[in-house]
Amino acid sequence: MKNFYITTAIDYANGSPHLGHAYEKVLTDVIARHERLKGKKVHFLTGLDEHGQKVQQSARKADMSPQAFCDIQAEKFISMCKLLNISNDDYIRTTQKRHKDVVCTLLQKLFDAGDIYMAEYKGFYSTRQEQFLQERDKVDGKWPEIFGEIIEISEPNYFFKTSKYQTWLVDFIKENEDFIFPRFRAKQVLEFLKEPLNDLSISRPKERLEWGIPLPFDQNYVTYVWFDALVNYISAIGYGTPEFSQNWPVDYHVIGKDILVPPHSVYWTIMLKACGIELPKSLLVHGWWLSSGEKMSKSLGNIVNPLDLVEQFGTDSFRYFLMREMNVGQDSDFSADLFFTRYTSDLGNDLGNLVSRALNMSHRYCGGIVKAQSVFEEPEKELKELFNNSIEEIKRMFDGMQFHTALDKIFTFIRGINRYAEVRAPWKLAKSTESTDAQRLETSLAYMAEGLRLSAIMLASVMPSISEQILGLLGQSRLEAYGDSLVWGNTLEGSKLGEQAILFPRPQAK
RNA sequence: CGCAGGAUGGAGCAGCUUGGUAGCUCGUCAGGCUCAUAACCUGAAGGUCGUUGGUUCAAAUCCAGCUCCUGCACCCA
Repeated sequence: MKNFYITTAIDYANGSPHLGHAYEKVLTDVIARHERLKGKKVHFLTGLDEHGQKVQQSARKADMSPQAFCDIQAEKFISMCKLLNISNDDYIRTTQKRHKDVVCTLLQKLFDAGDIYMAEYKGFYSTRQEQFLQERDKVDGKWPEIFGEIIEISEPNYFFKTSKYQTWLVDFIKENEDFIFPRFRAKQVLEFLKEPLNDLSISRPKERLEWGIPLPFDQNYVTYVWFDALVNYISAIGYGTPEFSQNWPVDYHVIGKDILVPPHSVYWTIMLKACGIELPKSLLVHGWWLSSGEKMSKSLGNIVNPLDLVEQFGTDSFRYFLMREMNVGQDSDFSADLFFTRYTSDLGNDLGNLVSRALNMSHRYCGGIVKAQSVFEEPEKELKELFNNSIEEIKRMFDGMQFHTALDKIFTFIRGINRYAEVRAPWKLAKSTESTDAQRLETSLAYMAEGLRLSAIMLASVMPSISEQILGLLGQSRLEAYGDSLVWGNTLEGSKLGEQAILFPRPQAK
């Protein structure tokens, strides 16, 4: 059976990891983990885009070779993945041989098929910035000072016949409504495609850009940006080998809204089509984190460093916040206050405190052992029904990328357990001498434990470590796939509970 | 100009596809509880769902106009 294959966009080596990178990784990781828990075999790819002018420049500035520079950058991005507990199965770097080989294969294939041709590329070139300028770069009708000397040059370059596939692409997007998620994004693509498509310039002369993959049919040029970066999705899984079909077609390319049009929706789809490769099943397009309504960007300098929050509050708390707060596809505001509220209120007060009180009472009243669920009265019925009535919907929400509402629903259940504890009041039952109350006491603690077990499993894709920790405290050795484990039962009967634990410590009040 | 997204009690959001008593979290106020991370539970106050008009027995939800916010150069998820 084919694997569930999911990718993030690869990060550009000329930059440092920030919230945006972190979010995309976490989002993709949650989906990957969710699918694994559903029992699927998953292949999760992320990586680094290492070629290009910016990298070449940065490396020169730092007085090192581009490759050495990339190695340092790769280290940074990979350690962010580790910090965030990202479960990727592979990490591709575009300087790897396996990638370059596939890029060359595709280029040669399209060249042979006549889809790549040479033509004059005319434009204004800034020698200082080492880039072509556009009319829109002008300020008050003039090129700004920062570009230095501007010369008009005309040079031959290679082009890819994207225009040839425009009609096909429009039809394809119209016919495949699920190709782009959320759907409204497809409208933007179609809007873009109303204008005639220019053929894509895919090369740069080597004397200007040496840090790239040489064209197989003309060593004087290297390939430019998209023909390099996008190909990672197939080079990483062995395009051209028998293993390729184990993963391809990809189930989700998770990308930011900035690189939907035109790179993924237009260039990538056309490249695949032209090469006779099956198309991705879906592009999952997420929005941006804003800081009080403003985009977070390097130029604005308002980037929140995810590492800081992770260090202080833990990886899972951070992951929870990202998934709880962002409606996938929309933009969301980020603020430390918001984070703090979620952490304290949802995680600390509702969940953490519940674990703590449940364990404490179990030790105090039941010797730290989960007893039988021997009583079934109104409170038990209510709690069990709360679970049974929401579990299917929660699963559906996860499948439909509605993580924020799914988490809301899960925490409604967790609050339901707190309410149950209040109604049953085990601390009162413990004082009673009636034998039915003794049974109620045992049952109530068993119910709380069972509720927590189910909560932990439901939260597993978002908070893998916390989930495991809770299950451990409940005497479960490890996390099982959803299957039968996500059903109200009494699998915990006889389990020995762990010592009381503070899962989400309150930060010291200043 | 055009395109896209957004506008729902003090704050942040869900609901809008498939019209039918407006929901959640935080905050505020009052009460309860004492097992627990000054946590938990209950109740209350607070919204003419941006605006105008239309369709309908009925509209936050469908349709049209308008207003305001955000994005649509490079960088960037």
